[in-house]
Amino acid sequence: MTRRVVRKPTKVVVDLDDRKATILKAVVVEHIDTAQPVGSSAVAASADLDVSSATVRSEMVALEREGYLAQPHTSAGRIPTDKGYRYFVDHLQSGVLGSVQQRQVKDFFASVRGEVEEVLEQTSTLLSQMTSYTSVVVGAGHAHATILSVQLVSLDARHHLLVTVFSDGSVIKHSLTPNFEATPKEVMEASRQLNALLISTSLESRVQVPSRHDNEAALVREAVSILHAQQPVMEGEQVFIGGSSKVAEVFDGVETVRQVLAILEQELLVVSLVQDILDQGLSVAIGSEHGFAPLSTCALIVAPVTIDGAPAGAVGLLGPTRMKYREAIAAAEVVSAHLSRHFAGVDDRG
Amino acid sequence: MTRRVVRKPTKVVVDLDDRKATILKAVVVEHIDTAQPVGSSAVAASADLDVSSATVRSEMVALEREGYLAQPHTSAGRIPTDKGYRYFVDHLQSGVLGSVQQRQVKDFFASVRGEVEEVLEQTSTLLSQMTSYTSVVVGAGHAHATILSVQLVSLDARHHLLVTVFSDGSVIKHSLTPNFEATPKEVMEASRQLNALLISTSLESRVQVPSRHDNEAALVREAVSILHAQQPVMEGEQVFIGGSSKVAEVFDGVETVRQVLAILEQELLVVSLVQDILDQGLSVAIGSEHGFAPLSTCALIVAPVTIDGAPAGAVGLLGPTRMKYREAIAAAEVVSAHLSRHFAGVDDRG
DNA sequence: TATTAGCACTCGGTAGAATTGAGTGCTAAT
DNA sequence: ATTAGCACTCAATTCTACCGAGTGCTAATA
Repeated sequence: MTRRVVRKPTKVVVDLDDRKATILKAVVVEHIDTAQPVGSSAVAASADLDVSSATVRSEMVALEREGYLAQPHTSAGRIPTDKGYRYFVDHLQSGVLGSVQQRQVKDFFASVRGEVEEVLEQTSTLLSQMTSYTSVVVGAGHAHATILSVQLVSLDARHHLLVTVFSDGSVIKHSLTPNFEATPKEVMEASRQLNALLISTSLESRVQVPSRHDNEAALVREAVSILHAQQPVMEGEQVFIGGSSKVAEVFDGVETVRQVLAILEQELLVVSLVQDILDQGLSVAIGSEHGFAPLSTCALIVAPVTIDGAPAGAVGLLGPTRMKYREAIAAAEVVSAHLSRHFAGVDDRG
Repeated sequence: MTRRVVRKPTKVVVDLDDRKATILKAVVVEHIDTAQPVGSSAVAASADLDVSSATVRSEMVALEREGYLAQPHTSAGRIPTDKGYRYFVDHLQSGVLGSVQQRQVKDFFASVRGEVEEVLEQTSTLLSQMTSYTSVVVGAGHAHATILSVQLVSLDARHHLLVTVFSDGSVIKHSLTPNFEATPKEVMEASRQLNALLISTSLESRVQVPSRHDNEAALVREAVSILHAQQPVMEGEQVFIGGSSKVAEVFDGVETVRQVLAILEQELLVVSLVQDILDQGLSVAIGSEHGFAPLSTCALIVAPVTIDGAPAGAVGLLGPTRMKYREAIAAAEVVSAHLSRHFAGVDDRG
């Protein structure tokens, strides 16, 4: 349940004094709740602060100067900047999940059945329903998995299917359409050779292919080259996006909605975004922190999924910068933890 | 390129006289273009009509009485009703696709490569880009396909993977986790038996399973029961939805957008909707014609995909009732035809 | 009889003006 | 250092007037 929090390296973040922090927190909390600019009197009324609104005001001026708050226009309240949210997320919020939701997750993972893909997909739906944000579940590719079995199956003399089973339980198929006709016997023989050649290698390792001129050898060569042509990293990444309709709920402005949806359609982009954030050790990327302009009004929460310590994917939540960080982060963490355990459980139960 | 058009059976549709038809057409065309109510003078100005706006008005009153047009409020122009659109689609529009787009489709199918799933997915994107509507591509399930190969692969003593290859080129996997440990030898033997048992059967046919008490028999029984537990129709249906961001472009009102997106998330629902419409022989379902209330502001265009005459799926386009029917229908038809040919081509090339 | 010009009428949309009120920044008193 | 007090700002709201697109009706016309 510990969260890795890495401060942006661009500038040393000076901790705010207690009162400023309290005020910032009040503004963030209120603004997340109401989506409105927050005024000094509202903050002053916020119980755990025994000062007048005037004092709050002068503190707000300071907070604005330091870049934590912004004013949409004179004579309006303040709204948090990305930096303000960042400070809030890093210092001002505790992340426990409501017990109802705790139970929901528990029940879900207690009852979930089926193939990995289905579990991931349903997890994605779960996350989205729990939080009312759009969720992203990324399953790692099988670049490092070793091959357990390769099989060549004929559809007809010229169309064959190469079915590869990996040690991580994934199965991929490729069609093989050589420009010659192969007899069932040749196909079987090729299949046998492929097995001998590839079993317990990974997609990254190169193997010696036969250089003979017969049909079997040709089939084997073609199969191997297809397999190794797989994109080393991206390919096989599985992405499940849940609750894209939430985009229309939590973002305002049709144009924003359209833009976010358009981005979600590009799954590769989403994956790389998630990976990027994980690489930086962040659990939350707020506004422009991920360096991707079209999503500058969004916050993206990610939590890694690991199997026996090794990275195996991630779960994420995408919402507006004024999202409910506490619940969302807690949900992402709990779900990712359960997911990790779920797969670990599946694996070591044998 | 002929389109099956079935009139709603609820009422006999009396053909409108020429002038009414022209007026209706003008209203529909104009309203599709501008999204605004259309006034009598605008219609009168519409070239191929040599009457005054007053005449148009009285005709409009008739058209409104007969249910083809509606008035948002007094002193506004008319907008088409679902019935109006239906008449338009059935009688008043010719469906040829622009040559630019013709070429686009041709080029696409000339260059598209890869597995069936990828082709369908990319087709979905193509359709959406061509039309700026959200597209739905449905690949039929493999209920009728026969099994070409079954293979049991061990992950460890208690976790095995059942990989089944079908004659339509699809591959599915199931995990098999018996409550006993099986030796590699037993697994191989079970795999052999499964092949003997299942090859060239379909998922619909029932087979005789061994009743012995050894591990192989147990594995075989479990594998067979898992396979046959597949939902006979739905399962294996593949749905590809392209351009969901278009929803935010073509529908107005955040709430509508949200609703439509929410529906698109339920893929099973979408599939059954498409199937329904195909069953009725419709190519376009307008407004409430499909009997699904939440989509009453939508029109859904579908075109079947066939392989050698047998239904193999469908392509669809989802837009607002005021969508550009001509382009959209033409696009759906051309793409479905190309898709049909594409797969036929793949199949009979051997 | 069908069409049309003319006209009164309707009513949503817009543009301005006035008003409101939440919220600010500043200052002087505590 | 804090705060009460106050003048000031400015988005949002309300109100009003009014414009004009569009209608339905009627009486004149071909």
